Amino acid sequence: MDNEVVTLADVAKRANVSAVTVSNALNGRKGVSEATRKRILKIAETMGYIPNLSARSLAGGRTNITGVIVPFLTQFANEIIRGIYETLHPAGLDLLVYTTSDDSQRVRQRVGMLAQGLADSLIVFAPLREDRDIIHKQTIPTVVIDEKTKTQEMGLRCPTIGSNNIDGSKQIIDHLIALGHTRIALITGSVKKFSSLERLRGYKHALTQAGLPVLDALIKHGDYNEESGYQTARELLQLPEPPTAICAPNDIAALGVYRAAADAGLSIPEDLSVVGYDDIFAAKDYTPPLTTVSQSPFVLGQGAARLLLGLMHNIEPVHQHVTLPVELIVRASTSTAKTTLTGAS
Amino acid sequence: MDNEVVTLADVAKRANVSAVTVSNALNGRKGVSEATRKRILKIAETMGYIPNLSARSLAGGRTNITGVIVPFLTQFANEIIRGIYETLHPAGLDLLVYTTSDDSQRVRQRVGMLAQGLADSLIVFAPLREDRDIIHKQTIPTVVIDEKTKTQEMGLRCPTIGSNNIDGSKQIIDHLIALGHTRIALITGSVKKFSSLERLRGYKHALTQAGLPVLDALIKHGDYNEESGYQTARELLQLPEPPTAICAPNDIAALGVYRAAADAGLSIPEDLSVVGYDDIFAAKDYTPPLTTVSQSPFVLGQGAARLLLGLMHNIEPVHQHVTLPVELIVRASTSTAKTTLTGAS
DNA sequence: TTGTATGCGTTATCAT
DNA sequence: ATGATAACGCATACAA
Repeated sequence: MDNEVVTLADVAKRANVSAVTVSNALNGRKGVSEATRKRILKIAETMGYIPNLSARSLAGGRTNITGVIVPFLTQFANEIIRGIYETLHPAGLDLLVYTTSDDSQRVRQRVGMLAQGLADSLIVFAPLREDRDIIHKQTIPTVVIDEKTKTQEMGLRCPTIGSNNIDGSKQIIDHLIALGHTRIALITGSVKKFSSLERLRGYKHALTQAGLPVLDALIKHGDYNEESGYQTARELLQLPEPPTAICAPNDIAALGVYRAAADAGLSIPEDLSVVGYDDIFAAKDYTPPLTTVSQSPFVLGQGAARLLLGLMHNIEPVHQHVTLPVELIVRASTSTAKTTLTGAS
Repeated sequence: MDNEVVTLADVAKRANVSAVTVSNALNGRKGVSEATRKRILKIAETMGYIPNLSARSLAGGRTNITGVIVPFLTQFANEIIRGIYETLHPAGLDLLVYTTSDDSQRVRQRVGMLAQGLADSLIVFAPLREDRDIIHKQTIPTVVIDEKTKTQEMGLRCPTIGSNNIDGSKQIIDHLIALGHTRIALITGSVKKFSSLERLRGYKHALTQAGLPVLDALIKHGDYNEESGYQTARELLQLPEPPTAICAPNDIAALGVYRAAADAGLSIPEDLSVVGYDDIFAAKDYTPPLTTVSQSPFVLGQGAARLLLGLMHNIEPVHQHVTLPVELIVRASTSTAKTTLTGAS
């Protein structure tokens, strides 16, 4: 039957040569006469030979697989992957996508698995800070997305790419300040992430620069989902002196803030301004449409892939870190601050 | 250094047992006393052992990887993948996503690669008709998305899942007929795809049922991109008796139809009604917003994954084919047909 | 230019 | 309950 798997040896036997010669011929290595190469190619073709990736990998060969590690398959991550794919695919590289759920142990496991031969290059998105070591220790070409590192520090050596979180955060705060807000709350993302720290930095910087105090009570650590946005916003709105504006860690969490505001009988943006992050597709369809920061995940992915190709081809020194610009998208969820504000009952 | 890769043998030596025992212990196979198992687990943990997937695969073990084959990483495909992922991930399965560009040879190649051990199950999306044979011949659990097959036919044995293309197409035509259209053009997708044939069938059926003639001149074979939509629509609009409505194979191609209409000085929907397919995020933001058929790719992915899990667990006979319902979304790109219509100059 | 021998890390088979 | 041995299919190093 035709369910038989054809191996190098099979082709070799049929061609009256050794398996090595077949391997060399098929992989375009030198040491094979043009005549035999063509003959072998044809035979392999007709026999339906397909290389066994596992075997090739185990024997130390290339798999042409790029491992992609992402915490969650969100829409944002999907766009990044598309960007990576569009760039890597023409180069003949396939993607092996692993998700890790912000679980350090899982990250280490997956990175290890991939690096043991299954993949011969790696792109990691939004790693936890604690996973820096393992990632930057890889010997296969590796690029990290979203992390901004000082070269040489801690022996970090993978190129990194990210969008300008500090500036994104700063633009948000500047915008709110311009609208007259002085009590601006920030819900951070996971404190284990670089992006969260950077945005916090931008927040503080913008406030300080405007001569406004940085109030610890207005800084809450949250997460990237709706529920977290809701809970955190609730707490903020119950403060004796609640904020007049709340910045969520992403657009999903901003939805939770919307809900908390509704619960408290506050309308957006009259009583409370809300800002998100990412500018996901749905953000413009929120009620009211969400003011947010747009960072293009597709471009991020493309950039990462280009860095990787540079690494793999060992071209001249690759940029150690690329920062992409972000853009503040002002919509209807922010407006001038009320001059007088009484706490939610 | 810690860059050393730890293998089964390393763990075995450290634990004073054989590699086999370590393997058995780690994989929860029986034949290991509880005491030694715990001891081995701890040692493997501290040594940072990570199994080598390639080796495992080569030796005939499970990889817990589900191969996903999709022609292109479109937004639609991404949503399918998310659906698959959300269902398979809790089951401990990871995804290896391969794209194949509607290239039959590539499909065969990738399917073969995966089935040779790298993956131990398979989900194929929107295969070409000519690739039926290879796909349905797989010995590992395999599910096909978008193809509706008669069981037993041609020895097809993989469960399949798809949305109701015939009905989707029929709903479109019925809608247009109700608006008074009689000259309704259809741009089909690739004739190599099952979905195209099914939609064509729905189109013909709806027309016939309404007592309208099926005109070959109004049926054009196209592709899924904007340019194809543009070119095909151009041809249609240059007919001596042009259609009053055009159905595109998807929402992207519909954009091309919009452009062709603009070129011809026709406004939508006054002079020409246009219908898309898929209801991608952007469709509601087209000018005018696009009437289209919504099929949930996420649900499609979920369904496929569930079928797969059923296969893998060898539970009772799995449904051979699942058909998901579709929904016509009426927006502003369709309206009543003009009673008199003169060809575009 | 071609072939032989060896090993990659794991699992299955068959012992003990 | 545990271990020795032989595969799996390929690539590398070295020999002819």
